Amino acid sequence: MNVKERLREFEEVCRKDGLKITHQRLEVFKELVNSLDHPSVEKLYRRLHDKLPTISLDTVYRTLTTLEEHGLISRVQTPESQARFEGRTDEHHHLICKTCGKITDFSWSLLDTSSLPSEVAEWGRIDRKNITLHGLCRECGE
Amino acid sequence: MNVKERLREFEEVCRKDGLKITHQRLEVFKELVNSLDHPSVEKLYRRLHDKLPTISLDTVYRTLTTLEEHGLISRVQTPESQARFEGRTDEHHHLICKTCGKITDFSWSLLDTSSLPSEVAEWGRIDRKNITLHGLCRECGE
DNA sequence: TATCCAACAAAGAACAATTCTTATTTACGA
DNA sequence: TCGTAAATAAGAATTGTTCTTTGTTGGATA
Repeated sequence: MNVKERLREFEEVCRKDGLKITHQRLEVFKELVNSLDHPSVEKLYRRLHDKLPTISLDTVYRTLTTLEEHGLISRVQTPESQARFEGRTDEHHHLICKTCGKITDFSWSLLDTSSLPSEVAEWGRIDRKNITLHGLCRECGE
Repeated sequence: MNVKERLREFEEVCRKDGLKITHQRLEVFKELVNSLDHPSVEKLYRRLHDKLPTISLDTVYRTLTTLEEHGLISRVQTPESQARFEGRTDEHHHLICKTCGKITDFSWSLLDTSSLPSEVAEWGRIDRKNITLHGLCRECGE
């Protein structure tokens, strides 16, 4: 899905779920969709300052939470204390470098297509099947 | 590995890494190894109070961090703001219920044994291959 | 078993990330 | 265009965690 399609999706979800399409919401969404580095809230806030000098950090937090709740963006699980987000919502996985902290997307079709262990099926219903692998990236050595 | 073996491992690592085997350290380790519910620091602190009425919360935090750094315990990745720990360090995965927050261990041999996508091999070296699946457990309803 | 130093308790301050409060503004359906 | 509920900005408050300091304890080594 390209950016234009994502924006149409954004408007559609907002209309359907009764969310007002405010300037701030739209810009936060666009900025995140165009960010490929899984930014933290603080980082996104700094980037947005150019276009929206009066936007508050709280609004960025609130907006990201709202967009996540409505399935328009995703929260990435990291060992850091800061939350990190991404514009993608399709099935994919993450590599996190323990040294530089950089997050890289990857696909693993074998995993996406194979069924979960019966143990899991008995446990309940799974919503998300995101995998995070931790290690050391090439740039950070060995 | 049973509890007795874990205690031997604890002593060995402490000796090797120059960590003193203090009463507090030993009790924190034992309490966590015997806890199967991936407790938070606060929860572990409360449990330890019975045996060690004077232990401080700060010591529990410090000790858990130390034990994790030396590979004796693990930190569990959750969407909550509180850190949660577990005594196990062998390869296994987690199910987290979005309603009750309960964390359940599970195994997935397919994942443990199948080789990673080439994309990942090019990225760098993988240390941990832990999966966290989010969903709704049976007790919390359909 | 004497000695030394890492580890500890206590109590508070500091800290970082996030959320709440309040007053004001804005989107959007009537 | 108007009224209203939703969303916002600004800053205060909260939460979880770490740090600082001071005085104490108790493991480990010799």
